[in-house]
Amino acid sequence: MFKKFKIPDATIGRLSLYSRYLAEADEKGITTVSSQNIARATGVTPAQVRKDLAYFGEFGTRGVGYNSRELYNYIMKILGLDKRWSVAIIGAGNLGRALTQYKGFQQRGFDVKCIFDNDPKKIGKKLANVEIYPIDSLEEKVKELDINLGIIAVPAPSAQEVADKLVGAGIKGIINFAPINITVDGSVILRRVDLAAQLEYLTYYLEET
Amino acid sequence: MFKKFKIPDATIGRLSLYSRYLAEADEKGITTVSSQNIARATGVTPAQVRKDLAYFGEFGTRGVGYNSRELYNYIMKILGLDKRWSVAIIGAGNLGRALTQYKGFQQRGFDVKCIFDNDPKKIGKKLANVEIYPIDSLEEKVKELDINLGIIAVPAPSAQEVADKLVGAGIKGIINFAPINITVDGSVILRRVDLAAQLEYLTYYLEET
DNA sequence: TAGATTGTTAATCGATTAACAATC
DNA sequence: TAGATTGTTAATCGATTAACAATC
Repeated sequence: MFKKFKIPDATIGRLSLYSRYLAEADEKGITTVSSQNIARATGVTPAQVRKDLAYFGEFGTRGVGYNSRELYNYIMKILGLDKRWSVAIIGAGNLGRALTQYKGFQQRGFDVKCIFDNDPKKIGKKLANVEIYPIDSLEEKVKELDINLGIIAVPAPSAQEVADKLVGAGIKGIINFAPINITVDGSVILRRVDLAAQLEYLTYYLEET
Repeated sequence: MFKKFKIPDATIGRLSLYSRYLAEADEKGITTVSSQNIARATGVTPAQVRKDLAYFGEFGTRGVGYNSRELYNYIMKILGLDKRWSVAIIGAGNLGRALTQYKGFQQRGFDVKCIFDNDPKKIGKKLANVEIYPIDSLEEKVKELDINLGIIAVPAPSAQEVADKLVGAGIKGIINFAPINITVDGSVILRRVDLAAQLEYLTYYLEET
């Protein structure tokens, strides 16, 4: 796709928000939106909206605005969401189970195809119609089911090992929910989501009271 | 506490990571660590580590490094984690249930004290020993249980309404898991965590292949 | 045409990195 | 003392905001 130069990470996150607003607008029958409309709905500035979009092309009409549906389709294509993706979740604990059942993934084109865990009591069982396999079978299953993305939901001490297995199996994108820094080959996209750290951000600001 | 000027948001997130490494080091009996040790373990640069710490004071000894336990304690205090916090989760769906049971919160000092939902079938039941109350009783229960933080885990269309209720009940810190922009009074700290957007960040980079 | 709104350039702001004096 | 490592300042890099010409 048309990625001009280096795009700020934050831009990608905002595109995701824009797309949700555009879907909503389109559903409501609003065919044209301005950068100001988008900005107000998503909590950014109109200049920011235009700048973010400008990284990828010219999608609007001066003096008029953007066609909701058209811009939605463009953004979804930019984000790679014009097709569905297959996801493996590693770790069938509370978090892994919740992510498997989370409706928000399906809605955006992500299908959780398999779960991996080491607990013999869990293996063979199903969660929301998704089977739990032993971690040993990861490489095999990932290839068999043509998995694109991996979500690490195991405790911190096992996270690096699991990441290595995912990379070994050829997975190119990983989300790590374990609160630890892990490293992967440079060709693999890695993102860490630290849920407790999010709460700590709040307490940092509240702490002085 | 000693917050000199405006601290970058990213610094707060890194402090969280540093603290986990320091706890680990201290447990292993490593009494002294350098900015380089911390940096390597957490995936940042040594200069960044020193800069982050310098916002809050002088915690090290030139030529020597930092005392692991001491620095750990300082950082935990900076993050407001020298005391425990009471959390309410709104929405007893998959995500709300998982967050209630998530061990990572307890470990860092967050106690989920109550859950709120509108589904009569769920009200009165317990999840991991935490009772589910009707959303109507939010204000009352928040005050009764002295809740500090709220986690919004309801669908996007209800998120703003729930946020208003939380603010009305006097809650000062909110995490919003709904994939929508919500607004709150300026005195309330708000943070959005968009799980699907995290996956979209991966697909954005993988999409060109 | 007049009003509206984009796309883009320049100015500003903020965060990271590099370098080094201070000092153990 | 010599080697190591901090704390801090200056330089660099990157992202956001403001302004405005282009144009519907």
